[in-house]
Amino acid sequence: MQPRQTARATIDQVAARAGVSTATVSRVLNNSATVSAETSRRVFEAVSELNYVPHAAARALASNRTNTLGLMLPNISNEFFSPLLRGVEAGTRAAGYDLLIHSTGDRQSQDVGFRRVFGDHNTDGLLIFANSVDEQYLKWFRQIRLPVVLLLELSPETLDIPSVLFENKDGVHQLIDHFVLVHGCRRIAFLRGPETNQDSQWREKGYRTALESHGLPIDEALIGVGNFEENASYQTMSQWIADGIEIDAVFAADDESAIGAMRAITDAGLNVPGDIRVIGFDDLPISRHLNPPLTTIRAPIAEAGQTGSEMLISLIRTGKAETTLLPVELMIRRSCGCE
Amino acid sequence: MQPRQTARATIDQVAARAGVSTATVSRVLNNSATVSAETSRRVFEAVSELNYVPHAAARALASNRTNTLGLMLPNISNEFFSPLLRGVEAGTRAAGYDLLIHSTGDRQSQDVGFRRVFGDHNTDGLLIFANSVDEQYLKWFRQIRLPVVLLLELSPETLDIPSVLFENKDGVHQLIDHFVLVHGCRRIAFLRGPETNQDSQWREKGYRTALESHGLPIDEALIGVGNFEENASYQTMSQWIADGIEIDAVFAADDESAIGAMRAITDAGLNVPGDIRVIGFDDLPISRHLNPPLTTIRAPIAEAGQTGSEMLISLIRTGKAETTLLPVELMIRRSCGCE
DNA sequence: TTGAAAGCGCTAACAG
DNA sequence: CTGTTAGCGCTTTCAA
Repeated sequence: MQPRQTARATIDQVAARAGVSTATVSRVLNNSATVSAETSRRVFEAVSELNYVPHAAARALASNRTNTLGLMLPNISNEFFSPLLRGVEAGTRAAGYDLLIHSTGDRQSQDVGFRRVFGDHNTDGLLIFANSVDEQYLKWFRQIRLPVVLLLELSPETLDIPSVLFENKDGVHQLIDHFVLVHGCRRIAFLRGPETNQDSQWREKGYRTALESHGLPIDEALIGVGNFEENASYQTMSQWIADGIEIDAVFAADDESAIGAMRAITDAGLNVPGDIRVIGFDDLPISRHLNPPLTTIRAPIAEAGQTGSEMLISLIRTGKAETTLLPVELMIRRSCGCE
Repeated sequence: MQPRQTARATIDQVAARAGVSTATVSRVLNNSATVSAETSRRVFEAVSELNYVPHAAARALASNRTNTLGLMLPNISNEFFSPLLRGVEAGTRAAGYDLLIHSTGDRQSQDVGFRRVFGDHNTDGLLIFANSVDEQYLKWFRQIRLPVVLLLELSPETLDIPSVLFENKDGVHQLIDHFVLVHGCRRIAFLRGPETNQDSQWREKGYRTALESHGLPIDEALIGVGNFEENASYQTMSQWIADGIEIDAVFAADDESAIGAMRAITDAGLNVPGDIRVIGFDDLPISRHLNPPLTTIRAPIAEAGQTGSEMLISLIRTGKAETTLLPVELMIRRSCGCE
């Protein structure tokens, strides 16, 4: 594993060619102090002639700044991820930072190697997606004063880390209002997500308070496992139908479980939305192509990424950043009975 | 923009605590020379007590190795992207490298800042996705001896850069064979992709040679613009129908244009596959949810990412890597008339 | 098997 | 406005 040969110009060569000191070259390139126009011109000339590009590592070592943001994700697979990254990239690049990506896989595999990657070394700060990092690491990051912003996850109380969140509860209220006020539903079932998932928790709370606000009773028999999975919700929905439980509408905690529910209804020989209305949450790219197209809540994922990176940069630069709630949008399509 | 305080242990502190020299600590941590078991133990102890994590930039500066791979993408938005990144990440991490991501946006915006990001500084090598980098930069990378692997793009002849490609032509042959041999089609239309896109070019070549191999004539009236877009192909397909052109089946150069074609057929009051059969290419996540589910070719995207990163690492370590062709798989569903 | 010491290429005081 | 110089934290000869 021999080191690559470096056929590359250094700051000294640029300085020599321009007839100035390395400090001046540095000043010109970083715009960190006023330099005479003529000197500056000569430096740029030398830079371009030599094809000079500063060495990032040397810079980082000397300045204690990497100009790089880290993004930690639980696993890089779901459809959620592409828009998120687009947003993060946009915010990151607009501010002149680079982006280092690290997927943590399952939590079990977080080890020392994991620290190496992001431990205050390769990055000036970390953007951490929900469920990708254990609290113990968050504490460690705090200890070494590594700026951190949480994405779609609330901070552990004791740490008070700024985060970007969706207005889940508000979104659910919009959905339930729509079911109740527009379609006159009364028996609205809920397919909940994983118990540990915060989004799911908020959505369940929203479901309960929304029903209450309409004076509807909460029937625990109408709350079942969806687990953010097509299959799990298929099972639950099929069981409900088999049990002959009366249901006007189903609110699935995410679009994947909505898909499962729709499939179960159809497979049972019933019709969506004729017999049972269905709504989801997330607005996956697939959702508008379903049959019928799924009414759901669109969460501005790309925006979350961008806002998160902007917050992180602010945190790095000023030490301040405020937790942000992003509004969600009701996408009315046909699975709820509209149109 | 003041530098962060670093409440962090350095190699000197570890050395002091373990009662050895910094060189020895380095040797233990890098496993770069034999060290007595006892000494080694003491070093690890000190490392763990001090919570020591090596400083990546210092390491890079001293060793001229960053342990980081760069990935360049044209834009981070399509559905293609998530599995690709998953694969790249897997290959990268398995070898102990980090991953730096950079989307180049449209080619116009490639400038000096762009060089800064990847110019042989932050990364030991580059994985470059099709259409994200101009040839001039490829030349420059060659000049500074930065290892590069191309993803889904053939190298400019003069540079001879190793690349990962799909067996596009073979895939097309499978599709056309299926149309001709299984469904007895004779008038098969083709919706081509963007002219500059290499995948599209290969697919068109495949279309032509496949027809020929079955002794079918190539009717240029049956070749139209799909542009890898839903709308463009909708237009073309609608026009064909309006013109009363006789068509048994449509081969769309990608799934998006297949979607457009299916919509056009349906909107014209015709049936897929009853009146016109449709097949696509790519197997997007959406495709199996379409109505009817789309018969298409699945390209192993994640595998391409993983293979690419493995090749790049081999290139970095040994200086060698061979261009790889990845096989594709025919996904038979209902839009071709099967089942 | 270990230590001493010379850089890696750059930034940031400090001086002038 | 510009130059000198001392590191940043680590790896890697060279000696021992």
